Parts: sequence; C-alpha cells; structure tokens
Amino acid sequence: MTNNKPVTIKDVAKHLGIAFSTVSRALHGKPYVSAELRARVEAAAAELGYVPNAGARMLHKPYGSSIGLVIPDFPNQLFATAAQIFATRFAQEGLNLMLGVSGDDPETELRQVMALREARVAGIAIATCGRSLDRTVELLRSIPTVDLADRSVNLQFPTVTLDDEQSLLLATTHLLQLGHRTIAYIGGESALGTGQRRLAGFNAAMASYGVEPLPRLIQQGPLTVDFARMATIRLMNAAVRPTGLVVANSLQTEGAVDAIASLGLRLPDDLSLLGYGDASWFKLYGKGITTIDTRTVDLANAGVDILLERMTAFEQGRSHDENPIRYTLQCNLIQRGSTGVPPS
Amino acid sequence: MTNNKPVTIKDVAKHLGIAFSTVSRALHGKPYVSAELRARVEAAAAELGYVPNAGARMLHKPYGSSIGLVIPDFPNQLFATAAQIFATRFAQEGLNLMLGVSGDDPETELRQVMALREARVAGIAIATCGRSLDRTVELLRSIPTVDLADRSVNLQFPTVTLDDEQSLLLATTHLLQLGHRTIAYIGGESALGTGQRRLAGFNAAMASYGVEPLPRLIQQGPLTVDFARMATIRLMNAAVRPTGLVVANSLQTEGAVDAIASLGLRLPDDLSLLGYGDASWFKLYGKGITTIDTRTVDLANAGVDILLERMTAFEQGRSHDENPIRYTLQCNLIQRGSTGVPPS
DNA sequence: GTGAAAGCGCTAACAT
DNA sequence: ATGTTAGCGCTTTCAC
Repeated sequence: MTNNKPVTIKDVAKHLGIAFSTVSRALHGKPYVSAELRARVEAAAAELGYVPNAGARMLHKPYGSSIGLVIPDFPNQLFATAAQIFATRFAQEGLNLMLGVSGDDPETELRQVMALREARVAGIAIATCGRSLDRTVELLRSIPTVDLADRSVNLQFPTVTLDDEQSLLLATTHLLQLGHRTIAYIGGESALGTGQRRLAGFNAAMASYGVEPLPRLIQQGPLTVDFARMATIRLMNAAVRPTGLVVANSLQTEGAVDAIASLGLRLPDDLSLLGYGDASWFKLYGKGITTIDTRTVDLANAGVDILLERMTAFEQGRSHDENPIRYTLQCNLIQRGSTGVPPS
Repeated sequence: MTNNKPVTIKDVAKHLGIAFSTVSRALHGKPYVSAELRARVEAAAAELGYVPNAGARMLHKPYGSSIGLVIPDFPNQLFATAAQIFATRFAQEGLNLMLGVSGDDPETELRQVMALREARVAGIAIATCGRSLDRTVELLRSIPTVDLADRSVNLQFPTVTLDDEQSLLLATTHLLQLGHRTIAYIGGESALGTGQRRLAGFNAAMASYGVEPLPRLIQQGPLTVDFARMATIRLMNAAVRPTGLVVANSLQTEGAVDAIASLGLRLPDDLSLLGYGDASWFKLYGKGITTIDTRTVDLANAGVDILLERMTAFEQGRSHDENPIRYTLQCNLIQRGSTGVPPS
C-alpha cells in the first residue's frame, strides 16, 4: 500500500489533532514540547511514513544540506578517491554529495557549478579543468569552495594540493642518483598548474646535478594513456635514446608502460621508468613500478577538512580570505623494480 | 562586490517595476510574454545575478531535478563507471546526480536512500549491498528505481545486469576446452545474487563436461583483494593443486594475480588464470590476462535508459510493474596469455 | 506547552 | 499580455 501523495507535517498534525507547528518543533527536538507529545508525534510520523521535504526546509536558510563535488573525470585515481571520501565523510555530517563531471570542458564545468548553485549547496570542492571560465570563478566566489589539486594557474581559492614540484624533484633525483643523465619527461601541459610545477621540479633536479635537459626529451600533452603511449614510442625511437623516463601523471604512466611493453623493452635493463601515483597494479607489474605516492586519500581528506572549515567560516560571516589557505602535501618515493642503474 | 543575500525573482521584478509572476513566466519561456519584456527580464536577471532556487521550485512538483545513485564502493570498476556515466548522461537531461556510498553496509545504505528521499530525487539507481533492509526496499518502491547488477536475491526491481551465469559458463568452458579438469573457482558468496549465479555458471560448465567440481576448490568470500589473495595461496598449497583458476570478480582477480606472483608461479605454464572484468592493466600484465569483459559501460548506459523510462512511466501514472523489466547483458571472453593447456 | 499566523521563493490559477 | 492571489511544506515569530 504505497501512498501516492507524500505525507507532510500537516498530515501528521491532523492525524494527531494538533497544530502542525507543534509537529515541526517535536520533530526537531526543540524545547517546550512535552516528552509525552514528542513521543506521540514521532510515532505518528513513523506510522504515516512522513519524510521531510529538504527543499521546503531550505527556504528558510541561505543554503541546503548538500555539498557539491566537481571533477574532470573518473579514470584519474585522485578523483575517484575524492568522490568516495567526500561522499562518505560528508554523509557523516548529514550532508549529501552532488556530483558533477566536467569532462575537462570549461563550458560543462560552468554548467555543473551553476546547477550546484541552483541546488543551494553549502559548499563546493572542485578540481578545475584548468581553463575555467570567469563566470565559473565568480560563481564559486559566492560559495565556500576548496580547490583540489590546484590545476588552474592563479585561482586564489583555498587549495589542497600535492607538492608537485617536490614530487618530481624526488622522482628525477632518484634517477640521477642511479647514474642516469639522459632522462626523458612525460607530463601535462604547462597550462595546467600541476603540469607547470611538476616540470619545474624535473628541471630543478636536473639543474642541481648540472645536467642540461634536452628539449626533445620533454613531452607535454593531454593527461591520457594514448598521448603517453605515443610520446614514449617517439622518445624511444629517437636518435638520442633516454636511459630513464619520468612520468608526471598516473594515466600517462599507464600509457608509458603499455608502450614499453609493446616495444619489447625490459625494465629496468633497457630503461628505468619512474611512474606517478599509486595505482593498485603498479606493485604487480614486472618487478614492480617505482613510483611517486601521490597520497590521494590524504589529499581528499584534507579537502574535506578545509571545506568544512570554510563552511563554518561562511556561516560566521568570515567569508573569503584574501590570503586563502594552501595545504600542501609532501610525496613519497616508492622504490620498486622498474628503476636501476643505466645500461652501460 | 559579492552580494550577500541571494537575488530572488521578486528583486528582479522590483528592479523592473513589474509583477514577479511575469518574471517567472518570462524566465521559463511561457507563452503570453512580449518578446521585448522577456528580453528586458533576462537582461535584468543576468545583471542582478539571479539564480533560481531549486528547492522552492520543487515545492510545486512531487520531486526535484536530481536523481540518486547509491553504490557500495568505488574500487569496483563497475561502480566508478556507473558514477561517471550517470553524472554525464543525466546532466544532459538537466538532472543532477546525488551520490551515496553505502560501503556495503545495510544501515548506511538505508541512510543514503532516506537522504535521497528527503531530497525528493526523481529516481534512484542502486547497486545494493546484497542484504538491504526491508525499510530500504519499501522506500525504493515509492520512487522510480533501477537495480544495477542485481546483487540482492529476489528484489523485484527493474534490473540491468550481466548474464552472470553465462559469464562463468564462458570462462569455465574456455579452460575445459584447453583440457583443464582440475579447476578452482574464487567468487563472491552465494548470499549475493551475482555470486550465486556465477557459481551456477561454473557448475553448469563443469557438469556439461562431466567433471565433478571439488568442493575444496571452490572458494567463496568477500569481494576483496585480500580474500582472493589468501584463497589463491590456500588453493595452490593444497594437496590437490588445480591447473586452472577462474575468478568471478574484478577485485578478487587482482588478489589472485598478486598471490600467483608472490608464489612465483608463471602464467600460463604453472597455472591458467581466467580473470573477471576489464581493468585497464589486465592487457599489460605478463602476456595479458585472459578475462571476461563485463561491459561496464554498456551496463551503466542501459541503467540510465531504464531509469529514464521508469521516470516517464511514473510521471504518467504507470508506476511499479508487477513484472519488472530485466535487461541482461551477454559477456565476451577476451583471450590473452594467462590461459593455456594444462601442464603435463 | 501549544496554537495561530506570517513568510521563505516560486508556480499556477485566476483576474483583468 | 500583464497583475493579483493562492498555496507548496516548512520554520519561526508571536500570541495565549
């Protein structure tokens, strides 16, 4: 016997012969309601199958009880982890997660953010597409926001990010220490903040060993398996063959592995490969892939913390900071079998 | 100059010196509004930064403009794909995605579904935890619902699922054809519909070759990497060592691979492994892992289609079917290097 | 302690 | 074509 029309607070009141405002109070544990009545109200509500209407409740507040998460895509480990952790942790706070997928497209991204605004989310966590429209940024300014991974250059939002530069410093230095000097780099374009900073880390490491990086060995492009596959093949077929390869993105690492396999190269005998991220299979592949632990779980959790802090700040009138917080996570090197001394 | 109080339809009306209902009409492209006025309204709305309030709008409808997706977890390839595809395709329909993660826990699952009800979602797609509470099922009955993967036994919702039995029939038969007779099985418990049906497929294949499956070689347990790792080690250290192993879940496949590697076994020389799902690295691992393509993308898309259909049906008063649709996808075998003839 | 009434932002009758 | 008037379900004064 499924009711058709949803049960309202008024139905419950009528059923009990009391005022509907009393029902509201009772259900919210407000003071000045006799324990006896409260019990009866709760019983009646349960019996009739009353479900509060979040929309109606929201009319009295500046925002509702959900938060938004906007990510470019799911294959990227970080974003899947973020979705999982945001959903779980905010659920514990009684907040729902509205998920927007931008597909790395600025227009779609704007549409998602607009939708979240209409839904009156209490806060937004976003991993931008890196080329966000002005209107998007403007909208985000009116809501507690945390920027995940700081992919855009110059955004001035509270940010939780890897120490991108350090990550590649660590990775590249590892290869240099093993004796590599002809080291190739595959990463994202410098239009992305992440791409820019990671390349800087690579260059810094090379510089500190007095090695001049060869422009031909630096491949920047889309964060896709395909791009990295092609780039790797290009690199390994060129006149100057690198003995080491650092990859600065998890999906690109997959592409590099694929290419290396199809070229029949052995790790680390023919090439030392240093990956990015902690995909579950890295430890299973061959002798294991040496990689940078990007601490996706820590990053997502920090994002939740900061967003919660921002939300309280907003509530208390302290709105956007001129000098927004930047939470930067240090990466770790996970040493496995894909790196070794260069072939002699 | 970020406005503090959100701009309403009334503000726009006041600004223009017209009735607020006219603004409403103009903004929704309703008839009987002069083109000239409509233009002015739109301009004013944009200028003042008007954002519709989804909650208020919802008060006049039985439900709002979002749909819910409840999944157990993200590591499972299917669920991540579902999140991606649901978010993307429903966004095209102007619907937001509210995401709930149940962590395979019935209580949490109920809480998620309750939250979605309060948010007045227009429909729900759910991959149940397999032991859903009665109250959960009852709630779902009052909303257009599609069951993803049919993990619960006997749920009577519209369902989009793999042909689980066929998938394992295919897998097991492949090993039998290669000459294997001592075949082990690792899969989910029979409390899960998926686990039950897949095991049935395994048994059917064995039976059709006249092979009696050994109970000791059938390992059912949690859909985790860990369980499968332990189970594999147990199997390979037992007195009767299988020459072939079929795994009936993607995460468990990872565990099996891990165990096989740590035992120093070579695929397919020492053991033929038949995996489940199409994780991106299966083709990269060793000579590639022979596996069942579980068509996660097709499955998710079919889920979207069915949910949309259900939503229209509800709108038209045709509510839950006594004989709900079951959309069953056939699987394909992807033959790679981890399977071969049994060691002689 | 409880009821009555106002109003949140919006849509949709109902008036002009 | 535009204005006026009820509500939608709820929270929150303000009465009693």
